[in-house]
Amino acid sequence: MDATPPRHLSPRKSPRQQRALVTLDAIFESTIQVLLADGPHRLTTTRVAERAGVSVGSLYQYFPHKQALLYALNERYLDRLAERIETVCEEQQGAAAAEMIEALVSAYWRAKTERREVTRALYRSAVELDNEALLEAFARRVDAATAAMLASASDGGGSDLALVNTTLLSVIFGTVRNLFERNLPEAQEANIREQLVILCRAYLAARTSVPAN
Amino acid sequence: MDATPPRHLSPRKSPRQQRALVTLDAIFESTIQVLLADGPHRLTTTRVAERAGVSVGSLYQYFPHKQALLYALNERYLDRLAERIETVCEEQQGAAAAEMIEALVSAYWRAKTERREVTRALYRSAVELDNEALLEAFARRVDAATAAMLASASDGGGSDLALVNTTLLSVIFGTVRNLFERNLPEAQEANIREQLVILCRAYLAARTSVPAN
Amino acid sequence: MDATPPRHLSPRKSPRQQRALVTLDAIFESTIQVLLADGPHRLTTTRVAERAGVSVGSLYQYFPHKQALLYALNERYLDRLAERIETVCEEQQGAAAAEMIEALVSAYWRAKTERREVTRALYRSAVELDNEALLEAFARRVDAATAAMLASASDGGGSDLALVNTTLLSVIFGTVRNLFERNLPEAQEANIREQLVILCRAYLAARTSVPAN
Amino acid sequence: MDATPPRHLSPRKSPRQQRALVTLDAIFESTIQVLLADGPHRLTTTRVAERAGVSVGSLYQYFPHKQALLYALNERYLDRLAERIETVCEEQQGAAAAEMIEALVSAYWRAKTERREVTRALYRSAVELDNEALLEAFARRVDAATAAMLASASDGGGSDLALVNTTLLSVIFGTVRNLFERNLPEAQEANIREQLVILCRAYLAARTSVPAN
DNA sequence: CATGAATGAGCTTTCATTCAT
DNA sequence: AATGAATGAAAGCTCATTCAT
Repeated sequence: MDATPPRHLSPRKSPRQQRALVTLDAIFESTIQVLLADGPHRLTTTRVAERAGVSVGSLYQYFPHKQALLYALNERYLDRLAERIETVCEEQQGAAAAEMIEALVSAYWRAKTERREVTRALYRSAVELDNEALLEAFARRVDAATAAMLASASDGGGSDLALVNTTLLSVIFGTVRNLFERNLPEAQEANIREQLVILCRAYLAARTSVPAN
Repeated sequence: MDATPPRHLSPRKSPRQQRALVTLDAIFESTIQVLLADGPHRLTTTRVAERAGVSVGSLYQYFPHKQALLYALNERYLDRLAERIETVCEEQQGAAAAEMIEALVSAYWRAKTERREVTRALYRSAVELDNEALLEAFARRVDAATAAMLASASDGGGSDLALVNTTLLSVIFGTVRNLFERNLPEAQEANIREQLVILCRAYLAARTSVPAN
Repeated sequence: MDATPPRHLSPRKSPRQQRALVTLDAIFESTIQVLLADGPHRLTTTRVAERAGVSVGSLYQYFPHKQALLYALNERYLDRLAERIETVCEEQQGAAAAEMIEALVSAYWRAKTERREVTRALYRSAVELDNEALLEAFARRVDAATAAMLASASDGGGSDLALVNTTLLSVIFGTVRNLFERNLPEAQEANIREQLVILCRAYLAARTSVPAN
Repeated sequence: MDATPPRHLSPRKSPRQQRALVTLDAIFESTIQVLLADGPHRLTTTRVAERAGVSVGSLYQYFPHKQALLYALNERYLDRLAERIETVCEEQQGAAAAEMIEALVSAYWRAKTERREVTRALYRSAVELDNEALLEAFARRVDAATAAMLASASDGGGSDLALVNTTLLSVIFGTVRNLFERNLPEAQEANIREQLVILCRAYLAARTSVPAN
């Protein structure tokens, strides 16, 4: 994330050597694995280190404490997620708004469901964390990307684009999370995902045709 | 909730004496207070008991373990929330769909924001918990209520009402949660809340005018 | 037992009424049941009371504390055991020594194995207890009974009857306990029991024929 | 013992560093001390650690739980005991049976009475434990050693040596335990110990002269 | 530097016992 | 007398973190 993390949550050292980078990756992956296998309250630094194939001591070379590890993990995850969304947004420059919506929902959904359990694990890991700042930075970054995309829509954007854009993001992100929390049969889930696109399009259409709200 | 809780999460005994009822209420309220003041990972049974003005032992008379306490708290909360929604749904019987939406969003929003911090606390407490069953029961109950309401709409409901209904709920609940996670300025939050209504109405309208989807 | 129990271990009141006697019996039986079902470290006063169909409060009417309950239980058990041995000893007055041995081992064995699990439970319950005095009183009582029996043997007793008698008791009681601790196949257990009789007889015979040791 | 302990009772890790070995030894010795000083139901992990001069945490580095500690302690004790008996048995190869008996009883008695209170403590600790398997392994090991010894007796062994052997062990072990449970005056105890040898010899003699049982 | 043994505060849970009703 | 809710000391055990090796 571009949000500079609060001082006390920063990783201890930025790894400059190759070996360090590999270790760091191993730690992150191990964290996710432990989260998946043991749940968030069984997530211990010892277990993470063990699974990563390093000693606890080493783990503490990279992160001053557990919170910093989780923070960094979330940061990394959100960073990649934001990147993917930005890419889609750039690809959709100048397309029709309806297609943009489909592309956006599609990309977000895919990113979240590719490794469903990982997503779930990260949702959960976040609770132990004061990650509001992280989420806010993510939101702003995505907001900017989608706003630029929508502004370039071939069929215009209507008035108050900023509000519409932010609303759409809240709706999409919120709905997807809601679907994650219920364990609906796959078919029904797919149906709702489809409806989500219809719904966003209907909203956009309504806003475009009645610019004055 | 009407979903009987899993065996291991059931409360230990239902209080029959007056003082027991008082104790139980004190424990629930105290749990919320501790959740608010100290956050979910500082929530200890000792602290809860202390703040409730009872001994730990008493807490364990009513709940076999910490999880059961949190489970019961969520159950209670969701129960009351469902009740409120059901009431609104009954009041709106026969109204216009657009008004129904406004009433529904309004009621849900009010319920969640009356005691913002409590809501936030409960969202967080839920993570330590296997409350999928609880949420599912809640969802089904609300689903039934809103489905009945929408079916009675004076301006008809279009086809595939069940899917539309479930989608609306996921969107509304999800969006509200998303707003809770970001800490937007109040004005912006209010704006988005308003857009949410517009969006749902647009969706409904789109679905009604194109019955065959 | 005739050993007056240490002051602090005495039951609180000697029940004079019929009802009280029934309750007391229920408590004792319940104690054994809990011991069997849950093991000695799951034996709680609450559980005992519950299973006996009385309230904890009532249990404490009869016993000033848990130890007293266990003490009384062991006392009762040893009392009955001693009684049975005494009966056998009286019946064997004047018989041949070899038959006495058989009768003694037989009676003791039967008493212990009639309700194997109960025996085991009581062996275990004793550990929480300072029951040396109880055991000593039991030993003395049995010692007296068997000594009198052996003295009346039709084929004489040899010299140093007291020592021989005490030795026999230690050997018999000890061996039986040992068999209880190992879980030998029944057939083998029966064989050893049989050998025990042979062994005691051989000892007696040796002592009788070589009076001066 | 050579019987691999049940999974849940295995020690957590075998110490590889020197200081770890010291810690482990301190814990074992401390356990015995606490057992002696406070009795088995005052034996707490905290107390053991404290007396060993280490933290509770350290104790739990080596043992997954209290039971495992007690199990390991008993295992160690029985292991050493078995070793001593095996040594004696080897030394007695080819001797006269009567001397074997004396040597066996003597060795066992010495091992048990060298540190009487420790023996008593271990007898008691065992009750909180599911150590049947341990005892069985010990019994089998000793059984093999004494059987081999007896088979080599210069004066022959009679028929059914296996049964005779097992019987002797049950009698010796059981009787010694019984003596431990009563608190007889030392002189009397010594006398009975002596009788025990006589008794075992008489049994052996009887069995040898009547080979067909 | 990496290691992993050691730490100990702090958590959850139990249970003998009391005492207001 | 009988009840059982309440008590709270004390137990077993965990885990983030440190630091001697």
